[in-house]
Amino acid sequence: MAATLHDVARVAGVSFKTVSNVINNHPHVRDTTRAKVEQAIQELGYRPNLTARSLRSGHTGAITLALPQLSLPYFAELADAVIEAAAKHGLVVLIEQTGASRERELEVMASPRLKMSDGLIFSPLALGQEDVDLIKADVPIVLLGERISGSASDHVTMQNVTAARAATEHLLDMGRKRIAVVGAHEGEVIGSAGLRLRGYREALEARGIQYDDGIVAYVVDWHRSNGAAAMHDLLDRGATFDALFGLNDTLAQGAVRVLQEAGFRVPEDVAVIGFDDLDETRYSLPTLSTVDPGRTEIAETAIRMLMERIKDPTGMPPREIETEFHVVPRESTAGTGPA
Amino acid sequence: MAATLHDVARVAGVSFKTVSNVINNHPHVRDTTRAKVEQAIQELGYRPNLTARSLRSGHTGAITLALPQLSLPYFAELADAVIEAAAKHGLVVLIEQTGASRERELEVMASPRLKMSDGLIFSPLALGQEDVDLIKADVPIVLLGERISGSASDHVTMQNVTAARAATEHLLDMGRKRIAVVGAHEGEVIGSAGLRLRGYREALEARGIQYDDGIVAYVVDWHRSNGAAAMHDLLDRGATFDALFGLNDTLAQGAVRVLQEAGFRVPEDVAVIGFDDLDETRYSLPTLSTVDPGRTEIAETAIRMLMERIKDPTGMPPREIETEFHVVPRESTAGTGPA
DNA sequence: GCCATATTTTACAACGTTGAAGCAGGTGCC
DNA sequence: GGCACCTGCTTCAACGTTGTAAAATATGGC
Repeated sequence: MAATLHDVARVAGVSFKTVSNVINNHPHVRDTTRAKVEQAIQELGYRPNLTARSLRSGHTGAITLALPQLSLPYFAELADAVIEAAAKHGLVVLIEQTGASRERELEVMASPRLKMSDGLIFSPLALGQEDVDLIKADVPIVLLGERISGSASDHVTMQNVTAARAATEHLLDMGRKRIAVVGAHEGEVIGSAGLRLRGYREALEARGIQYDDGIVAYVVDWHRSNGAAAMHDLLDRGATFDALFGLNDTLAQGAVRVLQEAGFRVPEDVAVIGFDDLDETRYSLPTLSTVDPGRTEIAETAIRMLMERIKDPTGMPPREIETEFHVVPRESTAGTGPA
Repeated sequence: MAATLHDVARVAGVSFKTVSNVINNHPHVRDTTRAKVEQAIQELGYRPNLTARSLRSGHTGAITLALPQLSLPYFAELADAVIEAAAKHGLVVLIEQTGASRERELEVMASPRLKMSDGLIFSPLALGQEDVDLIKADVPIVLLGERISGSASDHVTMQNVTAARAATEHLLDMGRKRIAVVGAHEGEVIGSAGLRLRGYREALEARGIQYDDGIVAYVVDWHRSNGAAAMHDLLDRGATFDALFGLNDTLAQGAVRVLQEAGFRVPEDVAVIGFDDLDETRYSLPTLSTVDPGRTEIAETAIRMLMERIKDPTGMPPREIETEFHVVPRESTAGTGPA
């Protein structure tokens, strides 16, 4: 068995509490004693038992990250960012996949194993605004995404409307007039799809361009295949357009593939912009213009808020923070400017 | 504060140990007592404190998965598979990113927080065969990948040589004669790159085709940009070939992009196969033929072995298991058969 | 050299749980 | 009717740690 404080104490010839004091850098430990204890720690290869420490102290040094699925690139990159941000503060990350199932999302908040961590960073995909009152758990929560706002928890979100508007304006600035959209969600107002579509409409409106539902393709999920299907749909119904706004990168990639198969050149015939700045958009053919929603900032802000909340669970009212975004122009919108 | 066994016991009018017995489905609890206790549990919203349970029982119900980085699609999909496999057994997964740094990889095994879990599934990328004796920790380890074998830990690996041979044979079966390779590692014998190159050579040899180092491109990392650079390199030195084996999908994707830019048609001019069966290879243009290395099986086998080892840490000698693979033909090698 | 005070170390009690062991009371067997 | 044995519950100790408070030792002033 692994060595305990008692074992170290016996070897060092002191009480086990003194060993504890050495480990926790208490003042009032004589140098000679400290040396003796450290020697014994070395000798036995002592490592503190974090479970016992957790039980005693009431916190674990871990946080839970709940997201739909790691094989979706957006969430993989989000998880990467969260783990890195957490590591900077000495926290480990425990991952729960919800598969975007409502049941699993509720279960994550209710599960006793959530208490194996000190807090939850939660990116729901099935729960919506109507579930706002169900967002609660035994630990502090920081909510990510746009599906639910005004909950009792802190919330980090991207500037969907403004960023989508900027993406659309980027296409307009390139001289494009008929901008198709893939990825809208039927009737949605408050989720990412609804908000990004709103940004799109605002951009059009500001330039005096009429919104045309005929070049907006609706989907259910935001996977590549949905982007491809939506583009098929647009082409099948004879839609004409000179630009495309994919409401996320994955949709845009699926749509680009179909465009190219159908003989359209990107960006010459159709300029395309996505949303998310996935790593892979840097390597596709053509490279995909996109919007960097500030993923690192999202992760770091979420960790910071969660830590503050863990330290002082009831101190402040719920906060809502929006991160900075950047339009990232690449080949898929290149050289198509009016000048 | 959250309710404890004692609180429930007080409400139910029994001893706290009886509550514990109810929760753990001990026999010898009268139905009426059980009902009373369950009522009290409901009433108080009692949830067991897993930290205390862990301390007492000596196991946590979590496992650690250590991998280079989640933003690399291969590892994201691996993590997805491991989390799903773990969930089937009621285990949570705690993720450590090593960034493929030797120091971090060693640190993961030495860190006291590894003991917040019952075992480690470890996919090293910096440590190599020379470090075989450093593979040890306070918990059982299951090693993934090809970099280290013959350690004291259980090991799950894919059939790199045989699978790479099958991939190469697939290209040969399509009538291709000059098969370029991107992704070789200088001087490597035992890692994924070395093994897959060996499979490639075996396939050539079996058909009496001379190995030509002039159409093998060496790289340092296995990212898309390396695949692109390697293909640039091949083209620059005037290499001629009618097929390409990317030692993983990401490399193949980077190379395909460069090929297409250079005016080559895939698969007409160059047939391409990758390795890994990443989800996204289903959606690229053209869709990428590849080798499915049995990711789900890897994850499930790793979890199973780890659980066996947790239950009986010293029972059996280290085991080494190879998973089944499948060649997945898609558009990038389509219609190029001899018939 | 002694008291007051500051420093260093110790003993004890938690944290919430489970396993071991024990104690009533009832049942079955001869 | 007495003994063994179940059933149903309880008490106690332990898992390895940290906080509190008290005890032991050292330091300083006179």
